[in-house]
Amino acid sequence: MPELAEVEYYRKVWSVGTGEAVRRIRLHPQARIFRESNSTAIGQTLTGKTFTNSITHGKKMLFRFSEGCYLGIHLGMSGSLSACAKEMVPSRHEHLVLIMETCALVLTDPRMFGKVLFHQGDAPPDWWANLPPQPQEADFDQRYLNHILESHRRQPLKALLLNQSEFPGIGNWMADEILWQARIHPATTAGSLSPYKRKKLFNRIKHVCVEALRIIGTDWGDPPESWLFSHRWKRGGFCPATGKPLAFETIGGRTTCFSPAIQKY
DNA sequence: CCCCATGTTCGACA
DNA sequence: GTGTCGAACATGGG
Repeated sequence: MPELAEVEYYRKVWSVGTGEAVRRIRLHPQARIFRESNSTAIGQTLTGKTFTNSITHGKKMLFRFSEGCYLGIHLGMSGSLSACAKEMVPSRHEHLVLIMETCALVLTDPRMFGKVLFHQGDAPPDWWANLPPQPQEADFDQRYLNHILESHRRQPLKALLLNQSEFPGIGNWMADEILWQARIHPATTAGSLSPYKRKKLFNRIKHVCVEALRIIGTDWGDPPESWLFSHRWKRGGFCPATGKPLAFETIGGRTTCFSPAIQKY
């Protein structure tokens, strides 16, 4: 499910527990989401610590606790975060639950493609260091984008936009939305864009990221009908710009929705 | 039964 | 090194 805006939304969902201590932890020790961490140690170490704040980077979240404890979460394909009454009883897919003073913070993930990391120490964790510029931030500028395009010049743009090292947080629907708004065919190779199209691509990356964060990232609102977003989910949809049928093809290994009449190479 | 899914990684291959 | 492809992970929905 989650791309950068949904991730930001879920981060805020857990912020109702800010300033509270972890009273106890319930988790499924064998759940696949703990494959790169020690679930038992998480339960033992995090109990009693106070939740101080959180940040996101791309599709990753970092939750900070007292005494140098850091909980990293990636939601994978089907993960989500929620908050509920602290008397809750975890169901089958609620693999990690932090019972706080006034609420319970819950990580649900049916498919378990997500993952949980944990770190305690004076320095921040290695897995939260040397992170690339995020597309919605000011240090991600036209020059930086041009550099990315040049260094992957033979890649189809759809595949490149899904590369988390270069475009952290952009996922399948955002990549399609950006290319549709920029009127660029998703199979266009990165190195073949004219200066005009590079500028247009940059402009649409910023627009889609910033607007998605504003609309979805705050209270899970729906993007405007003028976006591809609401027309792309089922086959047989129509392009909101032309009224013509949308096309679906596998590009960069993922189902890609685009409007052939207006997205040219 | 079939196919599809907002993600990532890995091995095989050209 | 580049890039592509399919499979794998595990579960649910249509």
